[in-house]
Amino acid sequence: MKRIATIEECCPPLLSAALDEPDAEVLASAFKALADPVRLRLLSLIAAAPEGTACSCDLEEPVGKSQPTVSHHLSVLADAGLITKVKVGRWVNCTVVPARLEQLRNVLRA
Amino acid sequence: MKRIATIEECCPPLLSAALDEPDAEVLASAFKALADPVRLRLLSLIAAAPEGTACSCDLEEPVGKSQPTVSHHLSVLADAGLITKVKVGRWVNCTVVPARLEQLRNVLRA
DNA sequence: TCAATGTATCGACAGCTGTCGATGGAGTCA
DNA sequence: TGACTCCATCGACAGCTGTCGATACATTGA
Repeated sequence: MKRIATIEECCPPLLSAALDEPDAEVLASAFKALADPVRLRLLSLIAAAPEGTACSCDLEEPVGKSQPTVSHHLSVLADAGLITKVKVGRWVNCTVVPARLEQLRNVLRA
Repeated sequence: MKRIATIEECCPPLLSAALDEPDAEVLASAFKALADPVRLRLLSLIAAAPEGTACSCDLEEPVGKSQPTVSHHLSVLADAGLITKVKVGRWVNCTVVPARLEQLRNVLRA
């Protein structure tokens, strides 16, 4: 659970001006979270779940990965601010953060 | 110079429905091209250049990487369809493809 | 033709990353 | 308390990736 890279504070649209190195690092780490097929499927599965929230245990079978692997990917998504993880009783509820996707969309704006 | 992944033919907005594995692979490879700070800087440098076009040789110094490394990254960007490379005489003109960024934006649409 | 220049490719290497089994912690329920 | 379940972490390993020096190719211009 590291800090969330603060894209909204750093990065103008990609094509509007030359990025400096620190901004490029922050942006790249955000896109890294989206650069894996398993994580993309997890994102869409969570979004498609009832109320946009899914339990981690219900995601292992659809993506066909082991429990540690799913846990790892969910942590990456959470660190990137793309989902939130809320512990409820003995399981964890994952919810997508649409605002975060919107921030990334703005960076790609022409 | 591999083929360009055809996002426009495959991928609905990420949050609209569960992605199947092949679509997730194509999408992930597209975001992989954006998941490196050097490549992001190259993209913005090219976009900021006069007429939106830059020679490869003018990019090495700003990003502070060797010629083979810059060549490698430019190939990755071109394979992802994010830039075009046109050989003119003894150098290569690189130009961003805004439509490609727009496609990726649509995938991130909420 | 020959030298100079811009690119691409090759080989190599370190570092990162995705993956899993094993293990341990935390919470629930009887 | 004790059994059970969900989850995170650890250790390990293979594969990918970014990087560079060396080299080869292609184009230009003398």
